[in-house]
Amino acid sequence: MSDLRVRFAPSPTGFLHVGGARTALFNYLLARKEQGTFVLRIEDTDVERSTQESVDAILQAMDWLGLSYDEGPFYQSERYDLYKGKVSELLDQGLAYRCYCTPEELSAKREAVTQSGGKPRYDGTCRERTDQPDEPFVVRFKTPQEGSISFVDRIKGTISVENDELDDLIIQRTDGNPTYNFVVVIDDAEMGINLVLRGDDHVNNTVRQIPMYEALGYKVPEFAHVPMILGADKKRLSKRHGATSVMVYREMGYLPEAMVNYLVRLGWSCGDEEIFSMDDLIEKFSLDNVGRSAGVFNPDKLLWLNEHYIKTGDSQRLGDLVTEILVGQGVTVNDGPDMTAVIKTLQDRAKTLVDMADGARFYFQAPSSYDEKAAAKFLNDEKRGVLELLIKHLGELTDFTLEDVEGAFKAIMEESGLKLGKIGPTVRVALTGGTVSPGIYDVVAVLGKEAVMVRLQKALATLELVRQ
RNA sequence: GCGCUCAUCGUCUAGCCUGGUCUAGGACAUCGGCCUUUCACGCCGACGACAGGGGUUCGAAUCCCCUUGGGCGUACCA
Repeated sequence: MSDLRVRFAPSPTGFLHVGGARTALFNYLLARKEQGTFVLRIEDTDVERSTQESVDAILQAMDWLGLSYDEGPFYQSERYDLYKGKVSELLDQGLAYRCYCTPEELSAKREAVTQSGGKPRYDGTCRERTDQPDEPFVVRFKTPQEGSISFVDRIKGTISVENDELDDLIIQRTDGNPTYNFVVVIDDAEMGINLVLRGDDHVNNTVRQIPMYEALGYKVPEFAHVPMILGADKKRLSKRHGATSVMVYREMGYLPEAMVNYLVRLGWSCGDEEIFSMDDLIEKFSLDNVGRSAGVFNPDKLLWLNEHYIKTGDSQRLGDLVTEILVGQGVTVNDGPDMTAVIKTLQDRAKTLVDMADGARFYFQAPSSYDEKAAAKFLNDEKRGVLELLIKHLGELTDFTLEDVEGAFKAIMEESGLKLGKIGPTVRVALTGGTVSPGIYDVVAVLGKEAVMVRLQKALATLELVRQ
């Protein structure tokens, strides 16, 4: 057990997106690797936008990814007393002050300053004010005006900003609610977080937060800022780039291990290795190999990884997952062939679980109609003999193992003088309704004698019908 | 605009810190071939990058500077 304490602190204003998931993953990995503690904190100080649904969605997504936490979830909305106390503390010590400027005045000033080419910072109007009129006010933190602030980022190295670039941050709103930059400091400190590992977009906040740690008498933690994830156009990843919610990927038939593997490799590497299990990662992950530049989210590679994990995954587990999808689509699975056997015929040719479900459906539902083109080509009158032969030879089998099936096909080929290429497609259409399926011997063997005979007979009957 | 920051194949990256072993390696994608009863898988191969310009050095992808480009921030959002 080390004393490393990290945290993931999402704000519940939507689902867990891939960027947040990666941040959570990095934190989780580090905590597990160092046998430290992973804290989950919900940053819901924005009452307007925070929802319980979002909290649930985030929790669910973390669970799906396998990112378990050791403490929390803590809700900032339940810690307002703590924050209020800290505000008074700073006020009493003269490290913060009441500001009576209205939002309108502020934005007007900001606009004016921007127009004239200046920096849009708070001008300090109320900084030295001593009266306390009975008017709405916010509380601002007195940011040091001289010198500069720098810190050593574990990923980016030394970062330094002149204090005159900073202005006095609002730490408490007119309505009495504290703001993000303030509570994050208090919480990270009070929760004993000693490494703040978060997104790149917080680098600028860090230099604002450090003086607050100091003012509050807290020890400044270490920081590590992971680069952003961008879309294909190098703009910040958003909905218009396609799915950004990790749970949407689950719905699209992705495996959590594929998502984890993809996310970790976006910005981190370990030599030439591409495939990592969670255990591998816990062993190998390190901040030292995290890159400093933003990365583009590449759905193709995610898909490839998913393909990989489907190919190498446990058939039983995959079967359970596919069953879920099939049942959801109203397909009855119980009285069909063995699901694990079905899955094994599909693992090499599916990219997602949804693909797999699509490919598995015919095993459980006899084709209600045949693909038109396929039927015209492979289920026409010329194929009558082939069908009859199939029915005869397969009907004679007592066992329906892969070997038996193969044997029967061999016999048919000998008797008819036809090659498999002349027989296979017909069987496929008769059995599956289309031209795409796993290997035909597999299909026949897994489908089982009863279903095969029924479907073959039906195909033959269809031929009769057409003939009349 | 200002501040912070980043910069190797289309994309993710190795290499950079500790210059020479880099005619820059791997992966995804793309293209071609092989395999083949369909679709796939698999296998083999091809294409493809050190952003540009200056330095430093015997020698730079690696160190320094400038330029350009990208990202982030600049809220009573987080």
